[in-house]
Amino acid sequence: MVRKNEFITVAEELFLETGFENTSIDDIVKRMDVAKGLFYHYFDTKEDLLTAIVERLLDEIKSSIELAMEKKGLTAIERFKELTPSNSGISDRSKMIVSLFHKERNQAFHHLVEERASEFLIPAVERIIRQGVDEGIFQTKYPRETAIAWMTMLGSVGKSAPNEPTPEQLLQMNAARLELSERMLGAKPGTLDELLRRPFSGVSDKACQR
Amino acid sequence: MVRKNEFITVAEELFLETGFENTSIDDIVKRMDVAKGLFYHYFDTKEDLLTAIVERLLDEIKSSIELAMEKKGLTAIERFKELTPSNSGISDRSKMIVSLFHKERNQAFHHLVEERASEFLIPAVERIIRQGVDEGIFQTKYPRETAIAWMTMLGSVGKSAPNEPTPEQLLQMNAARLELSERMLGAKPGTLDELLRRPFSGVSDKACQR
Amino acid sequence: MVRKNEFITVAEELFLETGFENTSIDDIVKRMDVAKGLFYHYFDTKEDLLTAIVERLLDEIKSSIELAMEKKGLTAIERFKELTPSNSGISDRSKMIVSLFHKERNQAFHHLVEERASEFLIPAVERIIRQGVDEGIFQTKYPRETAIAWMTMLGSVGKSAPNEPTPEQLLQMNAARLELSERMLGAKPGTLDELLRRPFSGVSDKACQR
Amino acid sequence: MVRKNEFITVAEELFLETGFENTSIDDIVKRMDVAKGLFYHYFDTKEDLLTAIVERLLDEIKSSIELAMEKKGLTAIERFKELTPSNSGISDRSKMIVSLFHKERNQAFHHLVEERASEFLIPAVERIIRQGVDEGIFQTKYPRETAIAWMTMLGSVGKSAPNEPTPEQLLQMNAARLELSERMLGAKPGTLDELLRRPFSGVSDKACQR
DNA sequence: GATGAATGAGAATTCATTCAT
DNA sequence: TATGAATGAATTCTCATTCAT
Repeated sequence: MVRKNEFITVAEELFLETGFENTSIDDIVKRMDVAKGLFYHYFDTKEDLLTAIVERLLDEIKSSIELAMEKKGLTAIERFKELTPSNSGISDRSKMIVSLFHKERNQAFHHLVEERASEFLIPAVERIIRQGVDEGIFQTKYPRETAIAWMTMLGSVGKSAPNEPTPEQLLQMNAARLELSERMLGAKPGTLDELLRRPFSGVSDKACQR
Repeated sequence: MVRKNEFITVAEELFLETGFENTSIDDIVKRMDVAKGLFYHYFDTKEDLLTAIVERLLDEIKSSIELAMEKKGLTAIERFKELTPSNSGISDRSKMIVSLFHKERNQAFHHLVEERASEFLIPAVERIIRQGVDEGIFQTKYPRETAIAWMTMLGSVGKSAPNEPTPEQLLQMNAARLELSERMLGAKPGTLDELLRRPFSGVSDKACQR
Repeated sequence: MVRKNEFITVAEELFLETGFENTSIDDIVKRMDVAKGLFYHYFDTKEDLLTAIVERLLDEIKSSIELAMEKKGLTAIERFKELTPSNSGISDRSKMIVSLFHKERNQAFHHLVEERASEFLIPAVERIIRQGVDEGIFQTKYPRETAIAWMTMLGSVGKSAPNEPTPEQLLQMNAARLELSERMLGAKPGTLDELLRRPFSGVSDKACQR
Repeated sequence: MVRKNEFITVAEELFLETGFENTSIDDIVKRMDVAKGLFYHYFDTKEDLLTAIVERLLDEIKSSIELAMEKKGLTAIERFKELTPSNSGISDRSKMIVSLFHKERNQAFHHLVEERASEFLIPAVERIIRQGVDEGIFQTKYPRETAIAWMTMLGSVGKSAPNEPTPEQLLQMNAARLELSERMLGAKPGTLDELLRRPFSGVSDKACQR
């Protein structure tokens, strides 16, 4: 089981680096320094491995989301902060899920994850938006659509800057994200200040550049 | 030249259907019913073909964008309508470029197009936003970031509905797009009504479903 | 390792028979009756195989030359005899190296071997010539040039006779080789009698005919 | 006919540069800037072209050799000088024949030429050696074998020096060639001085280096 | 659990050659 | 003479997968 997980970990790295199609079983076993046969001891096909990666990733996201959503007595803003990777117990690796949302590097992987992750993340965001509407800090008639559009926006803004953005450009980008977030969620200016001070940044900016 | 274009057309179809990596030269020549050698009469490598596809696509987009941007005396809203595929003379095929913006089905293709298309589309959108700000109908301090975030949003909202959306869901989606657009651009409610009545829809919804 | 060596052996045969360019991987695996993939299990490219052949060949030559050169107390003539394939422990296959010296059947192979073999063989011959000069049986001011010219001559003379030489022609050739050798090395007539009685003959004549 | 000859000239260049196998018909027509079809208007196959090159080359050598051999009243030494490319009317291009003798760059070409050139060159050299023996300046019992060995030696000595030989090395090489030549032909020291002062050098040294 | 030899289908690419115009 | 589109077999190389040990 520990060995199987090692395969998943290494393959995840490689798939992310090079893409699913461009990573061969040979690449994987070479990096692990084991024989090729061992791979087929644990997995039936290459596709099978992809599924396993996604499954594990989703489990992590799912449970960390559930953890954040189950906490009692949080405001919508606090709950968002709870969802934010750096605050939540979400593992470092699965932070990448958000970045994957905008990674065009590889088909199969991205496709699968995006499809499945929406099942958890988007509904959670949608629920928090509804909560915020109830609390009166957000205002929108379309929480579902806003959820997905907002998540997407957070990633896309990072693409407006060059690969090596200057500090000023980073500030500008964050300010834009803040303004756009408040507008999309229908929040009063300043409401999201604290949430987006350095919001999703470790993730979205560096990761989304490429 | 006509034959070379046929290659580009057929390959574009196949790459979009199956992805670049999953389409073999054999697939292409089989669909065209020519010998494999003919492919290499016109192209040096498979990569070369991809470049040719993108080049042709970009030419179409570029010229249709230029056409729309050069018209005199248009308001920002009118200019957006001019950019809209259904209104402009842009060919049906190159409408797909917008959808490609959010198509993660295939790396190389998407990557190339996105990178290059941004050179034309995003700056054009940014310019129109600035014009709108000058005209007083839009209001934002971040036209650049808003341009990219807005374009992205238009595509992403389509993912909130299932593959075969009901008429009600389509209406809902459009309404959400309208509200989000007005908010992002800082426009008064109703301002974009006419623009987004059925706007970009042929493109983003069907095309983005996959 | 045994299988890899089998590849080297079979490829060596085929390359010598047909030439490097005219031998396909298919030819090799067909003669070995294995799958094509196995070839690439052991070698990265066809070029890689060529290198391996040459490497193995050179190792054999090198060690057999070193063996001959390290023996103590031999006269120059004795040392030449020691170098002679038929006398030394040099494997049958690598005898061909001398013949390769004049085999123009194929570029890459010949080129590589010639270039690398000179590093060992020519210097050894040069050293022995110098020793012979010291011993007073040879006489030349140009041991280096004589070494290479002599080696070349031994091979080239074989080409003076037709493909299927009569015994008389063989005798004539050997006599010519003897006279020319003694003249080139500056040795008294008869000095090399014993050395060239049947000298290098198995190699140069048959092998050089083609 | 002029066009056909152009093909032969260009192909000869390319075959010498890159080798027969590594030169494609495409390479040839591209350098001539004509259509591929034209090639097949003049030649049946690629092999056919090779034959034509060799034929033309041999015709040139043959006639220039015949010219040199038919002259009346020359001594052996004078006749050798007549054979020497720089002295004889042999065309610049066909000088290369001598160098080809030691060019390992390409199989088929070299093979063909060597085989056929021997028919003319070696017998001519042999005849001159016999004449020299009659004149008493040479002395050998094996004119035939000496002819081929001598021609080969002249080329091989060039390989004793590095690719960019110093003037001293060139002098040394020439001195070695002189000594070896006199010994092989059984000539008194100094006899060949004039002949080999700068003998075959333009050809053998530069050309044989590679 | 673990090894790595072995398979074989299929991919991209090359190239001599044909042929209608 | 001359063009260049078209062919298709051959070639190198890749890689997921199997299997005996």
